[in-house]
Amino acid sequence: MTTPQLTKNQSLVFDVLEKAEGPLSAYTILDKLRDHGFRAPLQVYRALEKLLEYGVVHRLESINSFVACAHPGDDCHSHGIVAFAICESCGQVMEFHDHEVDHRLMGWVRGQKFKPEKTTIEIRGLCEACAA
Amino acid sequence: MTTPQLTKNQSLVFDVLEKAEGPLSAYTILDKLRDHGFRAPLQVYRALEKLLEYGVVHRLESINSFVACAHPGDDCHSHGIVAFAICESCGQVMEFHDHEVDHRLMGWVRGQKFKPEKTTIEIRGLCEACAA
DNA sequence: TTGCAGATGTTATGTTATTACATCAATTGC
DNA sequence: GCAATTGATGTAATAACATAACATCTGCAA
Ligand SMILES: [Zn+2]
Ligand SMILES: [Zn+2]
Ligand SMILES: [Zn+2]
Ligand SMILES: [Zn+2]
Repeated sequence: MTTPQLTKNQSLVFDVLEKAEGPLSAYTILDKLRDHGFRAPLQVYRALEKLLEYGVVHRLESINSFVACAHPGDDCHSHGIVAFAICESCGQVMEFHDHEVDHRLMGWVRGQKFKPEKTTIEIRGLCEACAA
Repeated sequence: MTTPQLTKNQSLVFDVLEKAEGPLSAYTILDKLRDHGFRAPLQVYRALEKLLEYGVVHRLESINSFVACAHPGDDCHSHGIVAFAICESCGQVMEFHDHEVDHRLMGWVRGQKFKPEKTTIEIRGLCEACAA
């Protein structure tokens, strides 16, 4: 997916996510953008919808939050599964791809005649700093 | 985890999930149990909390729903990662384990000095019947 | 019997996400 | 130019998901 020019709201939301230390909820993003004229959740959700579509932002299902992609420009996203390690203490997120994991999962679903659309892999735990 | 005797509310919630065709949201469970005296969400959430702890129910993070374990008595759960394939059309859920996937993911996080606590793998798509 | 722990009941509130409808701006075809 | 279309935006209301706070009850052990 090639990323088109972002609109004003999309840029604002994306900038907030890029500058953030970790994942943010839609309502946290909303609060950070009130000074820029944001008033309603929908302004955030609509921007996020596009940013997710363009692949520049990921949604973390297990914590209802959003994070800027850590590998911008990496076309792995278009044909591979992304996995996340999320620190439950500091919120830091690590993002990675593994073709072997991808292979195993896709092999299994194919055997079940299941047609995959979207896969979520999220590992919650403690990062090195927080586990110490 | 050995499952202790379930309390009244836990049994009611578990029975609803076992008899269901697919995953249910907490509020759907609540509605199904109003005839049995359930009045508030917390009655459901408290029962679910225990059932999740005992490993007899799983939470599907990507659809905010809960499903009875498809492999009761299988102690794989205590040391392995569970993955789900969720049909977005009919709601059917398939549950499986794969030690190779487990290995790869855990190998990667160990390399990052990340201490994993809970892992979510959920594949949304279409089951064989619905994809036809 | 008293004290405790675990389960339950109830109300209120907090958090996340969507529906419905109006308006605005840029583009296209006439 | 000007209507028609399309995509983006603004706003209010509501739906859906989850937890906090506090009271009560029940079984059991000291
Ligand atoms: Zn990414
Ligand atoms: Zn951390
Ligand atoms: Zn299971
Ligand atoms: Zn199906």
